[in-house]
Amino acid sequence: MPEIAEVETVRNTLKRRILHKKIKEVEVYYERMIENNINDFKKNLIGESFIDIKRRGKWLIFETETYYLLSHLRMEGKYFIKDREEAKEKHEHVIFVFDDDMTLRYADTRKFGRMNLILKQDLEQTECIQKQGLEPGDKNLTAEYLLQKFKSKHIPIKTALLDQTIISGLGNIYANEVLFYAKIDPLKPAGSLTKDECGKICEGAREIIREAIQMGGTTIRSYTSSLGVTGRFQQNLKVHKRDGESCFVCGAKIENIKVGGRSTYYCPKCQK
DNA sequence: AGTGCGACCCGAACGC
DNA sequence: TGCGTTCGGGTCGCAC
Repeated sequence: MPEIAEVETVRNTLKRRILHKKIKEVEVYYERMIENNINDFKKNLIGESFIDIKRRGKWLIFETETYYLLSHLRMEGKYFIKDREEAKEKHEHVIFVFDDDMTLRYADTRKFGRMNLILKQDLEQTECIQKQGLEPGDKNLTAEYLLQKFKSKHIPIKTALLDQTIISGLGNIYANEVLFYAKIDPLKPAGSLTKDECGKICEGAREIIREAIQMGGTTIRSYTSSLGVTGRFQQNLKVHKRDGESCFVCGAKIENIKVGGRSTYYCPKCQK
């Protein structure tokens, strides 16, 4: 499922393929995916071209002359580039047709992804963008920042790491990995973390995301006709989905528990 | 205000 | 090529 590194990889790859092509048609097969009025959405995009693709947290931001198209892949969203001739597949919900008859297709089995077309000047007031916290690579993401954000929070640190208003872009996988890196018990209340622990979280988020983006970049090159994103960072996972296996550091059995309803993997010996 | 939980989805995994 | 049930996962909205 797309996490920040995969979103970043999709961004980089799409940038090389779809910029400056004029949109001549927009097909929407699942209307609830679009936050806007469907007719406005289509009408406003037709005639525009994507001139850049940015990212904020897990949001992809397609820029045109007048608008930003915000796109969130949630768990299973994928973009494909195909010839117009190719038949529509079951889970392709939005298709952008360019004037060279290539298409950009958004596919999403779970239909959880969302798109929102906004005027460029409204970006900073748009709620989903406005409330994003600091990016893992932001130099302002410091132990002091986290200490301040976690202060008075009684929720488990694992849950706090999934809060996009604190650090933006971390999903379940990276939250698990970052806590293993920082050697922190996922159930520890966020407000009880020391400054050192917060520092470790900053460091872990920065390093793990940097590495994952690199691996995502490696994976995408193996795709020729499509941009389906699977990501190869799985190879680097230390705890996620490794329950019952041995910890690479101490050999103890990795455990799987539910924290805030989410699958949480950790080493009970390393993360105390 | 902070926190917890159901809803949104549907394919995969599971139970019998 | 068995079928019904459960689960997962990011985010929002609502209840407490």
